[in-house]
Amino acid sequence: MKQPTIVDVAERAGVSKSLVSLVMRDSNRVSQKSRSAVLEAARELGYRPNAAARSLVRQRSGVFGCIVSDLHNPFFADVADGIEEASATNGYRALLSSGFLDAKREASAIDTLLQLRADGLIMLGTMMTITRIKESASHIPVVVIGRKTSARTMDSVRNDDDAGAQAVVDHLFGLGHMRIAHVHAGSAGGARGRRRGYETAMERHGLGDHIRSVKGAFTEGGGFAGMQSLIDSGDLPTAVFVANDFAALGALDAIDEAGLQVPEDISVVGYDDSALSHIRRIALTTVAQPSVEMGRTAVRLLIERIREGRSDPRHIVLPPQLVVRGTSATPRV
Amino acid sequence: MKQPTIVDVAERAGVSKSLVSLVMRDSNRVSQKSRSAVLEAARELGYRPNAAARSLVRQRSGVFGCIVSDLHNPFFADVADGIEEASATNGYRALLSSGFLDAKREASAIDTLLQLRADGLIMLGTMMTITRIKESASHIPVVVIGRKTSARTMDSVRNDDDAGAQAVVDHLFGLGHMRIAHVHAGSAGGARGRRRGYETAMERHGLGDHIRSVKGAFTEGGGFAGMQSLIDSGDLPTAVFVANDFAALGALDAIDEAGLQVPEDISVVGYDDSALSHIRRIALTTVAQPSVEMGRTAVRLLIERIREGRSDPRHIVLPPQLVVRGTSATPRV
DNA sequence: AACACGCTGTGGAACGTTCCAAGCCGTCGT
DNA sequence: ACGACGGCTTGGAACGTTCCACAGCGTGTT
Repeated sequence: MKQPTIVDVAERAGVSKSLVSLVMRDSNRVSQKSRSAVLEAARELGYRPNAAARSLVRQRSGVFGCIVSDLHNPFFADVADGIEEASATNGYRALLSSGFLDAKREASAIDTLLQLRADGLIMLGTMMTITRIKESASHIPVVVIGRKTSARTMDSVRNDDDAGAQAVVDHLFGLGHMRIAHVHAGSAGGARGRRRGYETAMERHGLGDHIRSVKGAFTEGGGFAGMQSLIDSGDLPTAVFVANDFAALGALDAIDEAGLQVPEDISVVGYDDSALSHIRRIALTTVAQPSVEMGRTAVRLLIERIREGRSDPRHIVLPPQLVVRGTSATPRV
Repeated sequence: MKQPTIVDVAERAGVSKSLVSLVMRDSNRVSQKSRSAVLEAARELGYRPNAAARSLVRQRSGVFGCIVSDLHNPFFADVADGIEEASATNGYRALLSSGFLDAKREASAIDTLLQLRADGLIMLGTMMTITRIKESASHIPVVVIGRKTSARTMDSVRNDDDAGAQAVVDHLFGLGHMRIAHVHAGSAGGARGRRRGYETAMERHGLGDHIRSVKGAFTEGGGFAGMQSLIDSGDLPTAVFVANDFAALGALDAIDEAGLQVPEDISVVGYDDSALSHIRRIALTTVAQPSVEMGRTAVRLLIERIREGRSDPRHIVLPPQLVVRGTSATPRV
């Protein structure tokens, strides 16, 4: 029942362990005869190289670690697709670990992946501060997705949250809304930029007095609570820009529960253009981020550092795009 | 920039590497003085034990590998929560890898995790056959979640899909439906049981002639296509039982697109009671599986094999529960 | 005074790979 | 006939841990 080692294979094939190693790594300096003998023996024994031993001597593991701040958020699933795909085409393996929307648990996940000597780390929507990430992972390339930073030791990929949020406000203003509220997500990745964009655009349209941000989160529950507090205030805005799609769903729930109609009584806009927003029954107006592309880009940045030895930081900002669906409309007069 | 090793720490602290090792593993046979000296040195150097070296000598990695067949399916996210939580409380780390709903990619993910010498493997909703899984992973404990098996070398956790499906049909029959169709998911995990339960219950109610199963999948697209084919047939059933919630969303989309009303024109029932079904705008009637509990149970099964050396198989079947929401109602007369 | 014991600490052998320098053979050119 | 060379193959030294047997030393027991 014990896993066979390279020596077992060598003995069975009647060659040295070095030769087995060469065959396993597809070297071309091996005779056809030895090659097939080794492969045969390996197959019979069910041999599988031990990645621990290999990574110990090679000083690289061939693994990229990815910490996903919330597995339930479908937007992250899209980005993860891009990450796994790009990793595979470059000969790497992506392993995911959930951060459970908690800075402590994220830190512990980083620790695990660092102990495993992952060759690179991707933080997908983190709750940790940039400083703490930098401290934790000073020895390997790190890419942060979805959080603004100008750190010199890390790279980042994000969309222009500020611009996206402004596009949302412009859209709502264009429909005739003035009392536009915002359910923000505190200091989670991207939340600040969206909030700033919201405020900037409100000012720009002369709606500075109507700026109204309430606390939410990047979760269904967060959106629900945020919307709830707007409803409870007795002073309902005519439109709400919610931190992301996932939270917007929660907001829709709160609105439905209060017996209000969307978009008749209130317009709702999310962020991410995740699979959720496509669903016709939801048809959420939102802002699209190039999710899969962001994942692929993150991997590319890691590879540049590893293979080409790049050491100057790259901070990539991709353009967002407003997607108008059914939850936004002209306000009732 | 190179990672410090245990020897670097030992030198800096003026002790032997063995002692550092003891401190890092929280041994109590170390004097207070040495302990703090070592911790201090480790902190200064940013030392982090090398998991590869450790797992090489300990012959165990402390890692559970989990292959998630589809990261986009929110049901799996719930189960994964249970897995990660239970792993952590038992001193293990769970690492996830996506299977991309593809048997080949699942096999390659298994390979990676096996090379990493994961101490246990959890297949979360697999596309591979049980036989192939058994072949691939004969050396370590494996738990399959959501697929029926009586394999003697593996454990499994699932809900009683047959019973769940029967409960759905009973519910619809009770509302007065007779022409109940089923959008199935082929041979994916759990799909067969649901189909069988559907057929059994139909027969039981004397509706054998109305049995009608169309091909779908455990995805939004699969549900959409399946529903589409029912609509295109021109012979619309009064109710549809869709393979899972995710696919049911797709079915709802197809129905909306055809300009039909749910539940007035057609009732729709899903399976999983995932977060999606809760959303008030969807309010999907569905069958709840104890998702988080299933994840925890899978970990428990692994631990039993590892720690207690259990070798007889356990196949755990948990009871499903019908959850009636808004997408099912009395058929129009 | 001799000895046993408990508490700390140590050196060296594993663990399963990869990598490197070197070795073995047969062939080819001179 | 001899050296050089090229194609294949090999043994041994890493890699960074853990584990084991053992050593030093102070204290308490006989």
